[in-house]
Amino acid sequence: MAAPLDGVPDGEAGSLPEATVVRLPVYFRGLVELAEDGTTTVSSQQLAELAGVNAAKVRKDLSYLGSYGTRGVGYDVGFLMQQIGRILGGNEPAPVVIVGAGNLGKALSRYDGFGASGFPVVAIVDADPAVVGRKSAGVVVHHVDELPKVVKKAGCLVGIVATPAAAAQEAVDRLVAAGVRSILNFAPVVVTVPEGIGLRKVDLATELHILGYYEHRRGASRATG
Amino acid sequence: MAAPLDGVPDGEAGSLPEATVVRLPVYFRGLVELAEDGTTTVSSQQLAELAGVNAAKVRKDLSYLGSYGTRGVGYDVGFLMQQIGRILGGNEPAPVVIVGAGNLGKALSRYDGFGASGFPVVAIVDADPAVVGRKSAGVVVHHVDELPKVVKKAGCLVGIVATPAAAAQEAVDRLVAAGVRSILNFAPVVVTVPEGIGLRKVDLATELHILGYYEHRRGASRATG
DNA sequence: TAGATTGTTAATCGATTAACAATC
DNA sequence: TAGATTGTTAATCGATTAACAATC
Repeated sequence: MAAPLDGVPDGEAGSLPEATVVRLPVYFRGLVELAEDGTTTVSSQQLAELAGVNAAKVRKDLSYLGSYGTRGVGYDVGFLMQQIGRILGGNEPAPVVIVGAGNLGKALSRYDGFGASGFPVVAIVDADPAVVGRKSAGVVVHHVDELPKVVKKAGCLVGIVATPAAAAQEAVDRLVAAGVRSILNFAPVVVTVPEGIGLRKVDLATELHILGYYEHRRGASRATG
Repeated sequence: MAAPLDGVPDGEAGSLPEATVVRLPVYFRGLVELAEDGTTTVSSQQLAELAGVNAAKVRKDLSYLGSYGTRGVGYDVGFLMQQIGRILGGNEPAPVVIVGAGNLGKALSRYDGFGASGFPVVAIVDADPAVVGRKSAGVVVHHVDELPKVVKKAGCLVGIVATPAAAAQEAVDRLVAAGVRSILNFAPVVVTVPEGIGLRKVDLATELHILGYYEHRRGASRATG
């Protein structure tokens, strides 16, 4: 039943409760929003509200990662993003392509710590011709039809889905078709991949606000469930 | 934490474990397939394989509904569909519109017991102009653009999403826009509805094969989570 | 110091599972 | 009867939560 993450030091993320692993991307997304607002500190209560859970659960979950908070103060937003990013992404840098150049996609591409935590954003694609050619955080937006080319050229190992809900499944399908095998879904819908595709499914749960977390890193592929 | 179903006699479905409620539509879909094949009896082991769980779980889940199996034999497919359909649908008949006239949609519309269990299929819509105008189980397929008109005219209270995964979210959005407040999603993806829309969320979980089950019947609306 | 908030404990709860008696 | 399969029990497991000592 345990769902150890590839590329993460054992005895740390390898021993995270499955329910906690499921919530990490939810926290991460909340932290991205806070970072965008320039907020540098967050309490378990605030993060709980952003994630739609209670504060006790947040503290419990974060305690599995380590003692990263400060009593009487809270958690450092940037540091916490790094830690969670590190766990979600593993240690070795994995070039990221973001699908969707809307608000969320742009926020993710702008966030510096994202690259620092092992997710350098090297490409962005979008379906809207109006945004193709624009730059976000120094990266030119390409059309989604060019995804296979973009992925190959930039060596993207991870795809982040930052589309509206209705487009998320197609984004995933396109990423899979382009050979991407690690997908973080930040759209508010749970997506699926064909069985036998070799994606590792870490997370079966969902939330109204978010998510779905599929992970497969350079390793053996196993299916949960 | 309990998720009592509106329109279902208390002390029965009202006391079903949440994890069981989540799996009922999964079993239901498996039973639809069996019924299509003309299979009349199914063992917990067979149903478990169709649903992607283990046999003990199937027996445990079904035991919450009542003692509907026969030792040494198995479960009657049609009868089990009726029981599960009754629990999912409540007691009063709720006219159904099916979105998606593909294999699954047609199978659902054909299944007689569906109407018998309180879900008379009164309308079918599809996005493909090629199938519009055709009949399935005596019901004419309309174009999905006419959904609001169809829903109003036929008094549909329940929408069943039987589209490919990529189209499921839009189907849900259209159903919600058309005023449908009970949605059974049979597409292999979990869909979401805007917060505050008044849909009652019964199920947060998903599976690779299936689904998501949102329910709201003529009652107060509550949000889980 | 006083106030705030974390990190951890321990109790509780719900879900899963194997095993097997019941029984067709 | 013999074989098959259910329905239920009981043990186990993981997740949740409140509470509070630790500590900034």
